[in-house]
Amino acid sequence: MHTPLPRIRRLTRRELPADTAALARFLIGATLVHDLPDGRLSGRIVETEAYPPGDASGHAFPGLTRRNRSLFLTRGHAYVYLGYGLHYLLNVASEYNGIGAGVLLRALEPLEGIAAMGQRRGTLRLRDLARGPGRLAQAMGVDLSDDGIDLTRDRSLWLGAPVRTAGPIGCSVRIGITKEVDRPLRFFERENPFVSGSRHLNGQR
DNA sequence: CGGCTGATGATCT
DNA sequence: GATCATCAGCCGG
Repeated sequence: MHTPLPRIRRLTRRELPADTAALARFLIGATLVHDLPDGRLSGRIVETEAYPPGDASGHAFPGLTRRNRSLFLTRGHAYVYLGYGLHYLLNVASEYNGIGAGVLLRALEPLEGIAAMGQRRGTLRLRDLARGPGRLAQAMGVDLSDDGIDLTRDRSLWLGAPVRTAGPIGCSVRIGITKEVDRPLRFFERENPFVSGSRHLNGQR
């Protein structure tokens, strides 16, 4: 019923910048794919946040625990946790094995499986499918069972190369944190309607 | 549009 | 027992 997208090329680990902020910026425009028995869900990554090593707002800051262990894996692994008892949040671990850091995926522009995403989200509004990290995980069918998987190797949930070149990339402070609140570590595709956050934040370069 | 608030559970101290 | 990298719904301007 729709024109299929060109085959999406998988990203390899060596393509992923090790540096957390560089990875967050690199992932803008890349694709997140979830291949499920019922079909494919995919979207363009349009908003990310970096939580670099030693950042007091990062989940790895207190040191290695059972919950945050995936953040200490090498770059390209998934760190999924339950926030506020209600929403799953998906991160891509960054840096090297043993270093706790990652990139939070905050919003997607839906590409494939839009009807299925709508069912998972319980809404028909395209713009509300994956705008915000909790919505993103719900739309993409990501939950705790995906914690720790290798997004450069997994058959089901993986990262793909961009299907379309990203437009100008903006940068702002991060959303929803109470420590290190002034660091400009949030990245987004400017003027993309699927980006979350206030108009004020999204006007930043 | 901006601001507030309750819901809800895994994890850690 | 406290703490959340959130969301939806509701309110007022």
